[in-house]
Amino acid sequence: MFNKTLYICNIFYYSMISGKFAITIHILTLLTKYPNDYLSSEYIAGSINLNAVLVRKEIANLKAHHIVESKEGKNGGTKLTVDPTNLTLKEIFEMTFESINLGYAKNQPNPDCPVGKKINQNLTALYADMNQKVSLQLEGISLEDFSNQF
Amino acid sequence: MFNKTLYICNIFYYSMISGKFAITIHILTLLTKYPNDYLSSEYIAGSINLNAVLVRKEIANLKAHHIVESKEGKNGGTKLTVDPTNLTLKEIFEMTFESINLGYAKNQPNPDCPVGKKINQNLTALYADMNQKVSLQLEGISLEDFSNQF
DNA sequence: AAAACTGTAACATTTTTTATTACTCATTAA
DNA sequence: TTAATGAGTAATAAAAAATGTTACAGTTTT
Repeated sequence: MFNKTLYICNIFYYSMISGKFAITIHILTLLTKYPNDYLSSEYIAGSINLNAVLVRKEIANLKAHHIVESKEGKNGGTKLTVDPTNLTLKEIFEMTFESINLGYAKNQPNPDCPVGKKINQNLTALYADMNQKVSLQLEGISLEDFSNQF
Repeated sequence: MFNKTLYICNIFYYSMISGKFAITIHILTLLTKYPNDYLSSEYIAGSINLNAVLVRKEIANLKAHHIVESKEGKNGGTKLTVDPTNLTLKEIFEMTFESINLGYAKNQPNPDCPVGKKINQNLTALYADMNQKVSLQLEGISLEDFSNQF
């Protein structure tokens, strides 16, 4: 079904986080600022003002993409495994967002109507162009660039 | 509060529609295809496969922007008041979407953290650039262009 | 006057997102 | 060698957002 989000990228069984990109970039900015420390999910959560479990969930996603590593146990936490100069916002976008779009109507449109039959296909094409434009922009900004603004 | 949606554009008191853009463009495409008829909300709803009340709600928004007019009573309905050659997707986007963005974390971030203090400001700047790119794209497509794809 | 519309309020339901609690296992340091 | 701290994740609860339904007053046409 065209409008059903599947949450394929998630390690856990339950839902995605809608502020995923914002949260992830917040985490990564903190890790970039303190490259020599393992930051705990509790500490990170305190900066975002978010439940630590949700932070760990986003970190799990970053780990799956080999962007960070974690150390369990006392004094454990998470740190970057990549050079923030080489990681672009486009890659972060792709790890946290299916695609930019302006939405679809919830229900399957009427296939017997010439407009209903093709509306989603035409919207998808439009949104694909949008993604290309946005990707080009995000490709030009590294995590380092973003972090330097703070 | 930075993350509270206010629904300022809405005529009705209650919530916005998330598929607003898709629904609105569907409505407008139908009206463009049948420029001489007053289409009823029930008919339009049948193509979108959506409740007619929600269609009327989006039509109310279009009326507020003087894009369509409605006729009450028997054989009533809605038709375009503008030339679809002169209406761009950018204008439709602006009538139905606050802005393109990749989201914000739900809660106010920690103002005592250098990252928390500035994260939303920096995200907002990033998203503003995204909007500019997307607007440029949408500005180049008229409702007529879009409708001709069907 | 009946039928077919719009307009909108009130409320219900469903879906999505976020938060909480709880527990296992790993690691460190006293 | 144990207490403290932290990751990992399941299960569930709560909150928020989006969509759907019903109802009814008012309008216009036939």
